[in-house]
Amino acid sequence: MSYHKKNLKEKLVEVAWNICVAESWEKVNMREVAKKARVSNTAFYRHLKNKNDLKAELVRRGFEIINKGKKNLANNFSGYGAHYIRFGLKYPYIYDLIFGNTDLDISLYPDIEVLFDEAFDGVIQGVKTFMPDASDKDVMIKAVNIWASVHGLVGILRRSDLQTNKDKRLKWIKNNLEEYLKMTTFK
Amino acid sequence: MSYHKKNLKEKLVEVAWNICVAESWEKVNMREVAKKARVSNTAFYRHLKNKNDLKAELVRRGFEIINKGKKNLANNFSGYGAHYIRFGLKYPYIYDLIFGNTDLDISLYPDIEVLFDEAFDGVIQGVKTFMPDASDKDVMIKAVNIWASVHGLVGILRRSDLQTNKDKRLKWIKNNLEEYLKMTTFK
DNA sequence: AATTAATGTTTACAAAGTAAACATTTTCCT
DNA sequence: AGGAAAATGTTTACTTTGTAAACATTAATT
Repeated sequence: MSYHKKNLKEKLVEVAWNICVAESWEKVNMREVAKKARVSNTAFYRHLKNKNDLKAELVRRGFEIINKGKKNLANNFSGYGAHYIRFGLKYPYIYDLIFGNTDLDISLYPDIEVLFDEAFDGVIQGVKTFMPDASDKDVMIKAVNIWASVHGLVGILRRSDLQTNKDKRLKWIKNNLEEYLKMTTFK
Repeated sequence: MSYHKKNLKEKLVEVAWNICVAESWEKVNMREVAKKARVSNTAFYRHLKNKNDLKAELVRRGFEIINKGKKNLANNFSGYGAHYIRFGLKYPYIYDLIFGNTDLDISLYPDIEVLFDEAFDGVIQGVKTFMPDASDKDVMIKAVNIWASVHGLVGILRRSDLQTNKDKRLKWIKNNLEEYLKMTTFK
């Protein structure tokens, strides 16, 4: 039992991230996180206020990955959408944390609110590149529609994984994300 | 303390529903539910196996409301969409329960899987009414796209409630759901 | 009426979040 | 360098919550 690890906070968040990715947030508990970080049950509380703050950390990490898709928006907008969808399918439980519930009171974490806005701004920028002359209102409507389509698609595709006899055509969509997006929303 | 209430199960589910609607599932705890039903802490377990079963009951109740929107699909498809969206905005925490997470292991509740399929079938039927000659694949693609758009829109509009300075144009969408839907997805 | 099933209650425990007091290490100031 | 103060870990302990087990009462069945 050596006192004073370096970057214990990082370590704890990392451990929690791994548990959440593999087994969902419900399975993340402080004692287990502490054990895997080889530290006492409550060491955590020297670094974060409470478990909800830990959740916020995972949300921030998730956004880091999501926002990487924003490179090259102008000529690869559907790539951003596909990137977002793949994130949702690869990290479903993180995705749940970010978009799935309202339990995490966002107003407590203003920086996270900013991350949301940044992600959405990516959509707005993308829309403008192929609707350069549209009014702000029309851009907003299209952006909402695209964001909704992409976000909603994640829900459908995820569920199609869970369910047994889901239509095989969903598999086509999943394996041809960009084509599907161009065909439906990105136009 | 009178033994043997009639319909205690109904009562417990009702109480849990009310708590969940008002304060989210996280605030639903067995002792509080029992207290509000004026019954001992564990009476619940004579009627349902565990708390997850209670969650499943709330999901079923939610679907009852959602599926009421399926009347009159042929000539009021956008009404179905608007109904769905209004459900999501009126019962956000129930909506979370249904669509927001994957914690509730659906394969444990086959009847709920059926409810999902029924709701989605409504979309397929609706699409067929205005794309009568489309192939099954195209119908499916359009249906997924519409469902995604509608589902995703709920997420955006809900969040726009939570956040402070959200674009006012979202308010327009919220107050003109059917028009928005016709304009974007239902065409 | 007697047995059995159904349904409530009481008691009790285990898991999990976290507060508080204590211990050790590091930092920083003179 | 020496010692106070801050930072960071640990131990202990309390509370909340889900739920199992044993017991009590009422309802159903024969």
